[in-house]
Amino acid sequence: MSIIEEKCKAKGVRLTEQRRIIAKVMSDSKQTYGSKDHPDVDELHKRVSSIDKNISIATVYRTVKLFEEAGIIERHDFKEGKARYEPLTDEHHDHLIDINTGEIIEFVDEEIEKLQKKVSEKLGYKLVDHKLELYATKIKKN
Amino acid sequence: MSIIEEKCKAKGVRLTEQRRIIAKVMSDSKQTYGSKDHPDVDELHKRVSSIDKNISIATVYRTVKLFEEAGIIERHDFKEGKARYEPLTDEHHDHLIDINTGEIIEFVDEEIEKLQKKVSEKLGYKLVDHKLELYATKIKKN
DNA sequence: ATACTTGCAAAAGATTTGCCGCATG
DNA sequence: CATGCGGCAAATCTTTTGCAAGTAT
Repeated sequence: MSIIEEKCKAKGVRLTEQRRIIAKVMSDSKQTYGSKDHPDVDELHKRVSSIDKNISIATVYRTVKLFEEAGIIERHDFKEGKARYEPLTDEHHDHLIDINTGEIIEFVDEEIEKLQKKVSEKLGYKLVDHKLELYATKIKKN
Repeated sequence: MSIIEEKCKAKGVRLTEQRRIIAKVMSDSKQTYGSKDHPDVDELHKRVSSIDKNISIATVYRTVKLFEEAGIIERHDFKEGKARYEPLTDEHHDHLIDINTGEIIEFVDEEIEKLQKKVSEKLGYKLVDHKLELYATKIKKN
């Protein structure tokens, strides 16, 4: 049973054959495709189709939204016009996007995290969520 | 002549009657609607239509993209599925979005800015652009 | 049993584009 | 005058939804 399937159970999300497969595909994402994997719906649909070709893309859309609302996966809207997803881990991280290659690197910086909270409070708000994306180019080594 | 129209001239962006009007509407944005103003294309189209009702929404789309690529205005993709725009100022700022009301507050934090640069360099990248959005709820005062 | 799910195709919403007459530099 | 621009409607792309039939608890 995949990690995401377990989380569904824990959160009382009803499981079906389709959802189990999508859960598995999402769970396998980084293991199979590397830590930079952030598949979009179309890519997910291709992957689940290779397991069960009857799963419609509408179901992928519905399931991915369901998982996201349950706090099981995370949705990203990088500057592309379509959403990308990744399993939600305990350790939060932000993203650096290579604007030449599209490569995505994950990073954490505790100091920045703290400062965000501080800024919010200074403005009279309680921080609920945030998005930090760095768009950058690779430094050439000579 | 509006500020944005001036910038177009400076950058050699060809001007037309429609573009002048859209430039003016964008230039007036914060003065007229407050510092929280970040109109989407539909809203912009309404505003320009009140000046010249023959301007099509396609032209607004084309012009807004043109201005953005020329580095004259800034495009934001908050979590809504449609783009919002604001004039680009010399002083960069980030956004805090009130998830209950949709209100947008602008802020700057030099320390966070510096840290972002540092993080990028540590990863072997040169920071070109970034996006920081804080999603938060207002703290009730008792 | 009964409420929730799914596949399909159609719909919706945002944005882009082809065409052709028209305006700009 | 030549090239680029704008209006219109059609096309595109991503995501959502109505419906009828199937499935999980």
